[in-house]
Amino acid sequence: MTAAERRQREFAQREQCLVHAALDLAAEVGFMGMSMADLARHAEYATGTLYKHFDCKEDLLMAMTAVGNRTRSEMMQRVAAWNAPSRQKMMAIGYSDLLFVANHPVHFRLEQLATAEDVWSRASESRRTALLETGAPCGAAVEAIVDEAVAAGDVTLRTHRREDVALGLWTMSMGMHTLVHAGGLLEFHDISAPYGLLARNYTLFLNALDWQPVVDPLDESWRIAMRDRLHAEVFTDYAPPAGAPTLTDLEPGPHAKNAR
Amino acid sequence: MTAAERRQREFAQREQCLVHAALDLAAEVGFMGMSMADLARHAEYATGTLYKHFDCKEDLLMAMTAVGNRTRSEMMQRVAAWNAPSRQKMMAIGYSDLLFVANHPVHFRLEQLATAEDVWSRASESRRTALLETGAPCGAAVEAIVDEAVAAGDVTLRTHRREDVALGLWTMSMGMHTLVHAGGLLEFHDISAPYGLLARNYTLFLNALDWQPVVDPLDESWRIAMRDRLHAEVFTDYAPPAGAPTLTDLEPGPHAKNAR
DNA sequence: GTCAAATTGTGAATATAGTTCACGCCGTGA
DNA sequence: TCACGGCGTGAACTATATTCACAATTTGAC
Repeated sequence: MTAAERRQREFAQREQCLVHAALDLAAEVGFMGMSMADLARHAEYATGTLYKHFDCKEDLLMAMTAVGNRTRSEMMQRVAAWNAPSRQKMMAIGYSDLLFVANHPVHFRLEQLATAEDVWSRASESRRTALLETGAPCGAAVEAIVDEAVAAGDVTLRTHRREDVALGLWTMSMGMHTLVHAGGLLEFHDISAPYGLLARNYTLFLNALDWQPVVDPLDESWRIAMRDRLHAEVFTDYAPPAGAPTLTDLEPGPHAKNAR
Repeated sequence: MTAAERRQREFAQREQCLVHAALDLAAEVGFMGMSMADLARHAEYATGTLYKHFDCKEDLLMAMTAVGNRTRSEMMQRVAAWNAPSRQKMMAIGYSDLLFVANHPVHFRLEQLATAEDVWSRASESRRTALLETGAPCGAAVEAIVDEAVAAGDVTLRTHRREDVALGLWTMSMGMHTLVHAGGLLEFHDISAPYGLLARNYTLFLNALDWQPVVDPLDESWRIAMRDRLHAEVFTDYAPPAGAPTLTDLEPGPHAKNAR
């Protein structure tokens, strides 16, 4: 049954092509602005072929989102494997998330849509769990760092379990991205440099857990040093944001404010 | 020109009817599951009439979301006007948000969809700013509490501006709601009692700002006392969650996990 | 009270896009 | 070489957002 296996492999390969073609298209016109017929044409397949892979458009969205998730997971696993003090590694987790979103601006749009309950519930169970699984390594990476820190005596968990620490940081990042991406919202509330604030909040949170060494939230030099080492030793393939000297520089790029 | 004014008033009234009919429908089938024709039938108007009010379905979504936002704003304004120590008021802000989402389960779904960049960018500028404006009082209420605390000497802002404090709490809540509402995600990551964790994180954050009185995050009795006073004096019209003794009780209700 | 003009509501028609399916092509194994 | 079976196809189907020409209704003047 070698032939059948080959067919199966080719089928999986084609799915990758389709998903990447979809990502290309979505980068231009957004997921909602992209039709299945458009995608079929773009990928040079028939519309019916799409439905051999994805039961519905929402299933396609899950698959598209999974691609970005895998990249993010890979980045965080690199951070977890980094040889550095636990506190630096933990901050690097937050930084890597920012770096990821900055370098893959399309992904967050998709993720946001995918996790919106109304959309999420329209996707098939299997696609949803597949997506969840791509995110699991992120959690695992963070939890590994927590364990390491506990073992090293850098922190003693009183109020939080390992998962709770990961989730605490996750909510801050997720919430901030959400608000940043609602174009005009931050300007309306007179907020600038949201990601600089996020960095300070990460610091505050870790300080509150009494994670050693405690860092002054206003001391940007600590974060700059961490970032530079990180780019030198881990993210050599990602250019550090040019010019600006602080974490604050990873600010949101221009995004659709007046579309329509 | 009295007649014209009356027409205008009636027009605005009808818009309210339409929006509320839409909210009714969305509560049953979700926003994506609801068609404009469905809504027209449900509201007993012609489909064309809907488009006299809303340029597109996304504009309708903004209007629907605004309704919930106004309720939330009103709740937070009540908290701001509450006669209590600043730290209790600040925790009450977080609690009121939970209470709001628990009592208006439809709203968060809509809000999530509305603020998703892909949807947000499809709505008209005017509807978007109208929506932003309904959220402004929330920010104002929080900032008023911060100012009051500074004036009372309960906190000294070193690292954060007033807006930053509000935003910090906002991101935590927003992020947590988002993750809670992606059905299956928390179970997958082995998290239970997410809102209990949120309460602890609020406490940690305020402690990190050195907001007096500093509270032990594990001390639930403090939060229970706050909650009971709040229900007795401010949210007399909202039943306190029955049974369970902690903030943890405001856990997510059952939501669509296996829809389709 | 009546009438012409203007404004507003209507729902059938249009356009678009997600989804399905009967058909025919092509690789497969004999 | 050929019959078979699975797979890709794209035209057809269905659903739904959006528009528009027309009908109904209101308006303000005579």
